Amino acid sequence: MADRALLIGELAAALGLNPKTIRYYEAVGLLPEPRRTAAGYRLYGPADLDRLRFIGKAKAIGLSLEEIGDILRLRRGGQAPCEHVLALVGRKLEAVDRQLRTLTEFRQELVALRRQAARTMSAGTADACVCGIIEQHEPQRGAAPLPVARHKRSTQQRRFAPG
Amino acid sequence: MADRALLIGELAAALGLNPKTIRYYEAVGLLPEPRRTAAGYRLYGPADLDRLRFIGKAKAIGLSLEEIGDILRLRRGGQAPCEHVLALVGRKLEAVDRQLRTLTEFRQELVALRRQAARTMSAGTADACVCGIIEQHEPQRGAAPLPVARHKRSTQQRRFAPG
DNA sequence: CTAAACGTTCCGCTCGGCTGGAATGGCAAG
DNA sequence: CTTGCCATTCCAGCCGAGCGGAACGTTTAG
Repeated sequence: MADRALLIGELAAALGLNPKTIRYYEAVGLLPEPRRTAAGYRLYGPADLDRLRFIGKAKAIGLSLEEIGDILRLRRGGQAPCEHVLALVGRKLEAVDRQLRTLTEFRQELVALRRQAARTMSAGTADACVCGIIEQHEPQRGAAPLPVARHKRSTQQRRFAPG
Repeated sequence: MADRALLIGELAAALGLNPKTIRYYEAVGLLPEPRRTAAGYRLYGPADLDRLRFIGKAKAIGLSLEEIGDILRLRRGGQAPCEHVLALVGRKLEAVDRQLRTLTEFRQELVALRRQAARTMSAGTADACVCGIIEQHEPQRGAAPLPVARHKRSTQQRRFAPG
């Protein structure tokens, strides 16, 4: 029967999250306070799954948790959403559209680059590599960092000895 | 003739950066150690301007400083640049494709959200704007550039009292 | 000569977004 | 009953990308 209610660990596992992350989202207001068992264990349902998935997407396009919160409150806020939040969504839409365009262009350039690189490498002159691609991209603020392959390693070695 | 060499403050000003940021970039290896005056002041030339502009663009398309560093080192690193960069580009390409899909989905959701919001508003309760975040909206000084309102304020209200 | 306005290093802080750990409690199986 | 894993809270720290300030040196204008 208890097919519906998940403990925090199960919910986390279902989405590949750390349970801590879920509590954190609750603490900063991205998730409503959940039901609890008699013992105080958090209980989650499908709505929470949805919500977390939404959050995931929003994060993936570079919204901050705060902005995501604004949007979520709009989504769930039964009353009239205030102008402000509506404006936020509007701006986000624009931003997303800009980013879609930029990303599409960028993709083209990556593909071209890869093709060219392959040729260059087999041709011997491995020189004018990557940098053309990036060089013609205007800095477009508000277009978000792609949260890509954040591989963890790499002890940044700042605090080096100067020469 | 001394048109070419800039002090750190001038360089920073020319690019709208904080001098500290430039030193920081140097510290983490994005900029080479610059020439110095007898007194130890850093001296920069057009190459540094270029490099910083490059960094700016790369950031704008979502690369981390670390990744930018990789590319930069390979660019200047003499021979056989590409294998490594090629891998980087490959990963970026995948990332961009994922990103494009996510963005497209997300756009749909935003549109839906806005439509729903519009309906709610015209449905009568258009009066009570209960959303609470209005009051912390600062009267925009100066025409902000495009950036999508990263508003900083937001009194951290975590550490709330539980129900 | 002095004061302002730079520069230098180093140290520490912020801020967002987690993540770990300690101390404690719940519950089911052996 | 004990073992073991889950949960709870709270406090603490890390990472990335910087910024602010102290303490000190340099350059230049009046």
